[in-house]
This record gives sequence, C-alpha cells and structure tokens, in this order.
Amino acid sequence: MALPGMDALQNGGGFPMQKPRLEIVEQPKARGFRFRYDCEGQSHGGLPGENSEKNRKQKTYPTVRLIGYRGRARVMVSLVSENDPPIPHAHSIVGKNTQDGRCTLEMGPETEMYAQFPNMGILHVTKKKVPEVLTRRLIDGLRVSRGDFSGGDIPLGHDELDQIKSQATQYAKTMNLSVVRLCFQAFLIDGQGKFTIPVDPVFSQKVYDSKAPSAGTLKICRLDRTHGSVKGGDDVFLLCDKVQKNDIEVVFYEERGDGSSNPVQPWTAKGRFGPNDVHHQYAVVFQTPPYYNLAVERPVNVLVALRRPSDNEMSEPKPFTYLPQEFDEERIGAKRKKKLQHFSNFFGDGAAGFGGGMGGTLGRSFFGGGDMSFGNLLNKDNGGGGGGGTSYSGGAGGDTTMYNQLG
Amino acid sequence: MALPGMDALQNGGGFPMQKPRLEIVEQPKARGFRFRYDCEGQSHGGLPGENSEKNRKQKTYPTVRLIGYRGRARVMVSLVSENDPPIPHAHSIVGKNTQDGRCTLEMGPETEMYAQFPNMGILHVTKKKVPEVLTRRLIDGLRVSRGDFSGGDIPLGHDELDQIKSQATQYAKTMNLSVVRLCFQAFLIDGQGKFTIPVDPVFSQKVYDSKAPSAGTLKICRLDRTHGSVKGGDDVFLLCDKVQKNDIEVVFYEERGDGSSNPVQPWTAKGRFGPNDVHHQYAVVFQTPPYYNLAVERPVNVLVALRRPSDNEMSEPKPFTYLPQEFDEERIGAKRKKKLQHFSNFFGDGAAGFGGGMGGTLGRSFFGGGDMSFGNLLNKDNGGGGGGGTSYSGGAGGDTTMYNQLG
DNA sequence: GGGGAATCCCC
DNA sequence: GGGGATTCCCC
Repeated sequence: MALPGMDALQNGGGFPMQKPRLEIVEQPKARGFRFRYDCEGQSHGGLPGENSEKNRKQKTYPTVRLIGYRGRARVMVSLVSENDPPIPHAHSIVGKNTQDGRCTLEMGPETEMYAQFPNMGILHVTKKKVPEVLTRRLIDGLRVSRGDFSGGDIPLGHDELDQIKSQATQYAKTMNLSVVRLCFQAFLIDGQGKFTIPVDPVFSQKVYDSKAPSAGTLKICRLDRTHGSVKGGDDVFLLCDKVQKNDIEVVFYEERGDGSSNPVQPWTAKGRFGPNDVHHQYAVVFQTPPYYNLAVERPVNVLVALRRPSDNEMSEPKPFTYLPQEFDEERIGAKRKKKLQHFSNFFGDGAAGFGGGMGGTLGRSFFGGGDMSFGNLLNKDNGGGGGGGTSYSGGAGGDTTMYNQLG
Repeated sequence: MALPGMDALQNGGGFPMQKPRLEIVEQPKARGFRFRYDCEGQSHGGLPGENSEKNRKQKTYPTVRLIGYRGRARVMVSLVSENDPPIPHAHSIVGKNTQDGRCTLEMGPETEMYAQFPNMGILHVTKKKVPEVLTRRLIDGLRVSRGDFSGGDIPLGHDELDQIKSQATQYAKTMNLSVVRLCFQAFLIDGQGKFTIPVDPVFSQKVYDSKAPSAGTLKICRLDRTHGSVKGGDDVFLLCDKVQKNDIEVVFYEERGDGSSNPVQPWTAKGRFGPNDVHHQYAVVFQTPPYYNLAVERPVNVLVALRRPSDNEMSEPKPFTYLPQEFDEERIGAKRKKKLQHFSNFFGDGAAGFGGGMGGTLGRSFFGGGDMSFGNLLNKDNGGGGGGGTSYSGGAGGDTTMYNQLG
C-alpha cells in the first residue's frame, strides 16, 4: 500500500540523496483544549487534531509522516515556545509513552511512516516552577546536542550550570504559559540499531490553553434581544463566556454568502460600550450600532459576534435583525419623509443616502471609511486552511539550534 | 464623666459582689468584609463595626465595655467558630497590637472601661495549614487554662500532644473558613499587678468573609427591563455579583410602608428560572411571576431582590413596575372581560379575583397559601436591631470551657 | 478596596 | 470535560 507521491529515496544507512523530512499531516487543534495542572490528574482527554469533530466519533489527533525515508524511525514530540526561535517550553506533554515532558513513538513501513499522537495531555507547570523546569529542559537539550541519548545526567562545569540557570531564568521571565507549539523530531535508526540520525524538527501551529483568560474560546451564550432599529442605539444584554473588559468587541456584520467572483467589502460596525459595561467578564451591555442603510424597507438579517482585538479571534456569530423605521414603535408615518434627509448624518461626512436593500451595488469608497475592514476581521492568525494541515517548519534548522542562545 | 447606669461595685482586688462582665457595645459588621490571605499583605482596612457608614467618616469599630468593675484590665479578642460551643478558629486577627492571632488592648477608668478595636484584619489561613494552626491554638488554650500566661511553650506529654493533634484534625474537617465570631476575653489585674483574673468571655455575631462564594453580599447590578405585564412571563436579564446557581432566588414583593398598626402579610412571588439560567455566577435570566392582582387599572410599583435560601440573606431591592393589561402591546380590549375570569387560576385554588389597587383590604387566608411568608423573608439571622449592639454570651461559661472537649 | 489571574478541587 | 472554589497578585 504505497502512498502516492511518496517518491522517496530509501535510506540504507548512507547519506540520503534527498533529505528525509517530517510533515505534519494533522495539526493540533489550536483552541478549546485545556492545559492541566499536576494536581488535576491526567484523565481529561488528549489534545485533539484540528479536524476533530466535537460530537461525532470523528476524533483526530496530531499526526506526522516521514517523507523521503522508509525504515524504522523514532518520533518525539515536545513543547516549544509560541515564537521563533523555538525555545523548549516549561510545560510538559503527559500521558501514554511520555517521559520528561516528551512523547515518543516509533514508526516504520508498517505504519506507512505515519505517527499519530493520541492521548497527549499538556501539563501546566506552575509559575513558581518555571525556572527549575526550564533548567532541566536546557540540560536535556545540551546532552542530546552532545550526542548523548542516554537520558541520564551529564557532567556540567560550574560555569556551564550557572550559564544554563541564568538562561533559564531569562526565558522564564517572558515565557507565555498559555500558548505552546508542538515540536516534532524524528531520529532514524543507525548502523548500531540506535535512533541517532536526526531529521529537521517541524513545529505545529500554536495551541492555546482554553482556560487562560486571554485565550479562551469566545462564545455568545445569550442575547436579550435579537432585533433592533436600523437607527441603532438599542440596549442589548449579551451573556458570554469569559472575556476581558479591555480586550473585547461586539461586532455587527452582514453576511456575504453569494460566492460571486467579485467580493465586496461588506459592512461592519461595532456595538458601543465601555469597560464598565463588561460585567465581571461574563456579560456585555452595549448599544447597537446603526445599520449603514437607514432607508431599508424590510428587516435586514445581520450577524453579531464577539471579537478579541489582541489576537483577532472571533466567536461564532448570532443572528440579529435590523428593523426598518416603519417598525419603530409609535412612529408617525408622516414624519418619515423628512427624517430620511438626516439619516446620512450618522456616517459623519458626505456619504449621501442611497436606496436599495442588501442587493444594491455599494460604492467601495464608502466602506473604506468604516470602522474596520472585513478582510482584516476574518483574518485569524492560525494559518492553515480547512483541509489537511500545513507543516510549519520554523526558522531554526537542526536540532541543536533550538538552544543556540545557550552559548 | 461617670457613665449613667454604670452602677458597678469597685473592685479593690477582693471578691466582687457582682460579677464583672463584658458587654459588646458595637458588633462587628456581619457582611462585606474580606478575609485576607497572608500573601495579600495587611493594608486593606480593618474590620468595621456594624454601624459603620460606607461613604461618610462615620467609621465605627468593634467595641466592648467592662461592667461591674472600674480599674485596669486587659481585653483580648480572638476568633472562634461560628457555632456553639465556641472552638478556637484557625484564622488569625492581624494588625496593630496583635500576637498569635489575638488582639490585646488595655482599658481603665481613663477609657471609661471601653475598649475599641480598630484595625483588626482577619487573616485567612489556607486549608492546608488548618490542622497545624489549630494544634497551636489548642496548645495555647491549654497553657492559659493552666494559669500560664507566659506565652511560651509548655511541656506536653506524648499522649497529650497526640490527643491535641487528633482533636485539631477533627476540628479541621468541619471548620467553616468563611465565618468567624469574635471572642472577647477580659483579665482583671491581680495583687501582683498581673492580668490574671478572667471575666467570662462574650462572643460577637457572625462575621462572614465577603470573598466566600456562599457568603458574599448579594447585589443586583443591572436589569434589562424594569417593567412587565401583571400576567408575568416576561424574560428579564439580571446582572449580579457572584451567586451560586443552586442557592439563589429572585424575589418580587410589594412594599408595605404605611407603618400602620395592623401589619398585613404582603405579597411575594419568585422569578422563574433553572440552574442553567444562572450564567457563570454573574447573571440570572428569569421570567417574571404574575402579580397577584391581574385586574389592576394602573401600574403597580413593586420590588425585586436576590435572596439566598441557605442563609436567608437578601440584596438591596430594585424597583419593578407591573403594567396593567391595557398596557400590553397589541392587545384587543374586547377580550379583557373574558380573560379576567381566568386570572385567578394563576394562584392554584379558589382565590377569586378581587378588585382595587394597592390600597385594597386583603384577606389573610389568601396570602397564607403563597410561596413564602414575608416575615420569614425579612428575618435575617444576624439578630440585633438597628440600635446599639446586643451582647452574645455563648453557652459556654468560663474560659476553659472553650476547650472542654480536649479531654 | 476591589477585580481578576493562577491554581486547585470535584461533579 | 467543565464549573467553580480557593489562593494569589496587582491596580
């Protein structure tokens, strides 16, 4: 059952013509997984793959395959910092086949050179222990870089140890404990039957701790109203999962699902509220923004979502309906004509009123002056499309360069 | 400046004809004060008196006076368990004039035999350290009961120490760390100028840790609507301070401020919601209950409040207005007569409709079948009226009885 | 004084 | 898997 496209040279122990390389076949899920403290035990499910389905049995797990080589190999997963250059992370991978914070599996022709990692938990080290753990990680890395795969202790000079500790303390200061990346490293079997021949490591997309206040999944749980006047200014109570008062927005936008070849910048606007309207991280009281077209004759269905500016993350949207002015309670029809002349004032300057509903052709210049461009709005920094995962090979080259700031 | 009513025998070192006793002149505030962990430092304000004003400079502090004695005395405050018999509490009093968890002041004729305790912080011991601290407390108590006021260590037999530790462990299991009482003990000066003559201890009302989820002050921060139909069933979003989903109610009631000599059981009813409608402890989505009189012709102003069944605590109320049926949107007036005949069904059995607004005379039998009696509703267990504090002399008699379960 | 982050506990 | 209690940190 040869894999298509696996046009690899076979490695017989000699120098390969084409360098074997690891490819991430299934990225880890970026959001929604919770890092666990030691005290919480480790039976809370493993890190899923990004295409894992929530409800069904369509469970996937982070998976790599080795390209350009067919034979026994060992693949090791460890955690590294979110940013390049990759630094060993203080958190640990725990669960089956793990040791010293890493998870190790073997692969071979019988697995089609694939290695899947189910059951990887991420152990959240406490802040206090970060320097100590990092020191151990750096020593481990130094040992491996010296070609010592024993897993035991290595002799270190006093200066060397001091330097490592100083480096660990330095890293500890800035390490973000709510984000990690997976680092996959493969070792091919050598002439003595040992897995000593390193393959360049590859790094996964970022994995965010779902329990971290700044990284949790955004979710609108409940709205106290799902419709309001096109004129805006309606108070809405929104109940949500944990948010941070200075890093949250309520975004209104119109869906543009016509899939036409000529994408238009759609309308977006933000709900109005201050930090004091964010109630204990779990509710937001805001005022609806006006719809861009105050002259619509029929209700307009738009979407509301939460947005976190710091990482541009957005929640699943909820529907919201803008009602035309006729729907306003207790309005006198006779006044409508006159009012229409003033509606464009909502937009600040000379954007004159224009008729038509959702189907109208909209001038680009108008939207350029809006709050935010829609392209930017949807541009999450996760990378990777909906299909198979992309391999993120970091800037670092070989194994030891991960520690190249060690001196 | 002799105090009126202080008809005390002067103690000249001999046996007093009338036993001197301590009286609590100002109780500690029961709610709203936060116990602090050691790591939080101790500059967060002292435990106020129950008549302390929040905004003004009307600050008061727990205060006792010694009755039936005029001379030098020492008063010691410590923390004891919420329930009788009083057990030394694992928390400590910290701040000025404190040592080993107790606060000690001297009083004399120059203070009119009053002792006021400002600046008492309550140090919240961690759960892990409770047994260890309780052991120390029990040893301290044993020493004092032996007449040793040195404050140093005392020789303890192996069996004795084991027994104390076992007792401490036992207490630790059930000790409520979110409630304490103050224990005031006075010692009169003896012939050698030492404060060795004990006066019966008195115990304050309960003091609740405002940070504890089960004891925090209930507060309605925001309502998304302040009026609804007399028929009830209107959805209301209520934002509040921390509550617990299984120990919270929304109570509607009518104010009875006429101060007449014939108090009537007023109407009360509960908002309808399930545990799932309590959103992360900070919001409640409920449906308004129907007003008891569906035939009112004018809006009726009632009050809404949060209520915690476990301790019968209630929040400050917010106003809510019931609108008569005429106010219902889009109702056809012709149907009103017919509907009226069904309204009484809301109340279960044969309580026939009766006309009139708030001023009507209400049959007692009707309210007897309601959700809850109003008397009970307002009956907080704090005791003590609005005026001067009451002294709570616990069931225990002398000093050593606090530890009478020690063996 | 108070809000919320970090850690821990338990259904 | 998730909610929330406990402990700690900091404006």
